[in-house]
Amino acid sequence: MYALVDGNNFYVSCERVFRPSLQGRPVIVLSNNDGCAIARSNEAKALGIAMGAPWFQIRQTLPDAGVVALSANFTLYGDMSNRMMAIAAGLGPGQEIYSIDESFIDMSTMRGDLVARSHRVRERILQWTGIPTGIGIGATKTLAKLANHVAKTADRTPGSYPVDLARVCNLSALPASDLEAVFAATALGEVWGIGRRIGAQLQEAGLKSVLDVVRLDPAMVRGRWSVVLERTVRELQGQQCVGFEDEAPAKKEIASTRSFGQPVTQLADLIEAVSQFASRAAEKLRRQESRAGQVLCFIRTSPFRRDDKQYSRSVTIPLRRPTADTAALVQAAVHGAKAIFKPGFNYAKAGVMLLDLQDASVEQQELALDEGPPDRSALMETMDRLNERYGRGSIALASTGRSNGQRVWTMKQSLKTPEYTTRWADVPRVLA
DNA sequence: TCTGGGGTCCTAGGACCC
DNA sequence: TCTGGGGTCCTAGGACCC
Repeated sequence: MYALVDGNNFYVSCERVFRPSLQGRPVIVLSNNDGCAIARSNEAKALGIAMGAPWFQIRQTLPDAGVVALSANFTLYGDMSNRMMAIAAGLGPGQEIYSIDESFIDMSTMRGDLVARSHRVRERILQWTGIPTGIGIGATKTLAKLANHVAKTADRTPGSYPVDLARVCNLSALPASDLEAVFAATALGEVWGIGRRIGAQLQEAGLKSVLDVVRLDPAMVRGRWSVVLERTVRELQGQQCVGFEDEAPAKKEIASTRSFGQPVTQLADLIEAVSQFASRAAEKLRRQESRAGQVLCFIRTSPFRRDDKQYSRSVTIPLRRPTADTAALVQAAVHGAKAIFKPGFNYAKAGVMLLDLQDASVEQQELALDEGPPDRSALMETMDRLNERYGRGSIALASTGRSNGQRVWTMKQSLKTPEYTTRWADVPRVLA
């Protein structure tokens, strides 16, 4: 038995905690570069603003709707997430943090009224953080996800589901006939694991609701579609196929990529950006105590600028030895950027990915035929500590270009709110 | 006329998630 | 003018082995 605790319109809810005047208004949070909508309040959804809709188009089509757009403030969301997760953990003995606003709680050993307990935890999250949540309970993670969808939809849209399923919904407590009614009232695209492509294929085969999917024969699904979809069907039927992970497993690849605030044409600027991305990725790499065996660097133009000549290339650089040294990783990434750069293009995006990750505690011994690389692990640790203490970027490699004046490649964030909970200068003041 | 059987590893691409 | 970032898993096909 699992519960899924999920923040409603999470980024928007975080912003509303500190700006109550945004309650009841259509609010959206924009991706980096203020590009497209990545979170929408219920009011914004009601206006028909789609997930991923470009902000400049929303502005054109809805000039008078009073839509409030905000630049993404991930520092704030991350901090609010930590607070929410800490309280949600009180719901049961095990917690798997699945994303910034979702965690699964293992309730398999719990007795008593799970719904009443969930309502209490939900109220506590709301009171202590200001974030409204929905809680779904089911026999498998896929069913808990579905229950969560029911809980949120019933809360937001009266008449969509029975009112007593709003906010907290336990599917495994429903009589069979009620469960079938819920399945029949839910579009199959709402199921965790059924995306656009597979959803369209299922509809083409004549299926419409979750109930149609639940009734499929898993063996047939495996033959006609895939083992992945088979697992989803089995999970919907109550058979656990997706494991519960208390502890987050180490990442197998780590990326840092960005779109630029304006087109970049010069190699020198690209080198700055790639140095910055490699440095950031290296920080993440050291935090999980891994080393990278390969570095991938890519650059590309914007496919949306139809009139521009297009170019997109990546290169993977194998490293002589796996490393977590920022200088070595930046060097490899810059080497790659130089190799694939071609003049005469408007570059819109670049990125660095660290691949072939391995645990730092495991080291392949070799014959000492050369001196080996200098050990700068103490320097890296000091760098990380300084940046943690005094803020990201306090100390950095010179090739990231900070002393060089203007970075032309940095992103646009013209609508950003303060870091209310993580910067002393930004802490809100309460006037008596 | 007629060309085996069984296996591993790697990569690219597709699909999904938030 | 203006379109995000960061992941995972699975499969097919090629290269290679004996």
